[in-house]
Amino acid sequence: MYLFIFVPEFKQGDSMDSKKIEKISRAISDPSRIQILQQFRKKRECLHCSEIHDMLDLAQPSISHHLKQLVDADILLPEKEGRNLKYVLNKPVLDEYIAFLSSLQA
Amino acid sequence: MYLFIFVPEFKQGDSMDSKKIEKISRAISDPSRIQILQQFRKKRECLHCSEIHDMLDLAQPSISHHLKQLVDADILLPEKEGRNLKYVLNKPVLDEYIAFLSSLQA
DNA sequence: ATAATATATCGAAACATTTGAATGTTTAAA
DNA sequence: TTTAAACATTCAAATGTTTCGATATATTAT
Repeated sequence: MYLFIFVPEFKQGDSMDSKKIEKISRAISDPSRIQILQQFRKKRECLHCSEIHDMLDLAQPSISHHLKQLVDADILLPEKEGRNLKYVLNKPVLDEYIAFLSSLQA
Repeated sequence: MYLFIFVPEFKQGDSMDSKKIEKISRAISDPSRIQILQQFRKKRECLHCSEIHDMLDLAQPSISHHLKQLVDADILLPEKEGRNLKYVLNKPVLDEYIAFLSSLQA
């Protein structure tokens, strides 16, 4: 599969800066957060906070913490719906992260 | 700018398990280790331990520690050359990791 | 064998992350 | 406007990570 992606202000040598790569990697480096991300394979559009609470045997503040990591890393985009929250994958950022990884290889 | 990048197919059969995704992500989530990986964009083939020592202002045990993280995560493959060590990128594993990431998106 | 070089391991200090109880904030319904 | 539900923040304990000095191991040259 090939991806034809637009990368704003891509400069040869540094696509995403290292700090952002670090933050994204760290966000993905946790079992609960990986489980959250994997739900997007089943449920393509968005995830509601309550669904995440159902699937992760963790207290509410812990889930809030994990979602914050993913949002701060810009992998998930939060959307308010009244007093509920839903999240969508930030595909451009994921693509940039993938582009960084593939740029390491010849 | 546009990037036309190859994204390996994600197959249900040989998908990486979450533990491995976690380990790889954690290995990448450090500034020094990202710097090591970025050297593969310049120097395509392999990296010698001594070059890493030169570019990372860290004590030798710290560098040894970081390289261990990358090797344990299976991102780098160590090759002994007498009393020296060199490292090559494990491209199949990087591809699997990329495949996992792209499988999250529709 | 001995010395020198390259790398690994141990141990401890400093620092960061994860977790949940308690509590705060925001929004909507009654 | 009181109440309830959804989510965030604070704090502290437990745990994990990073760093380096000291030391160990392995390889090669003398």
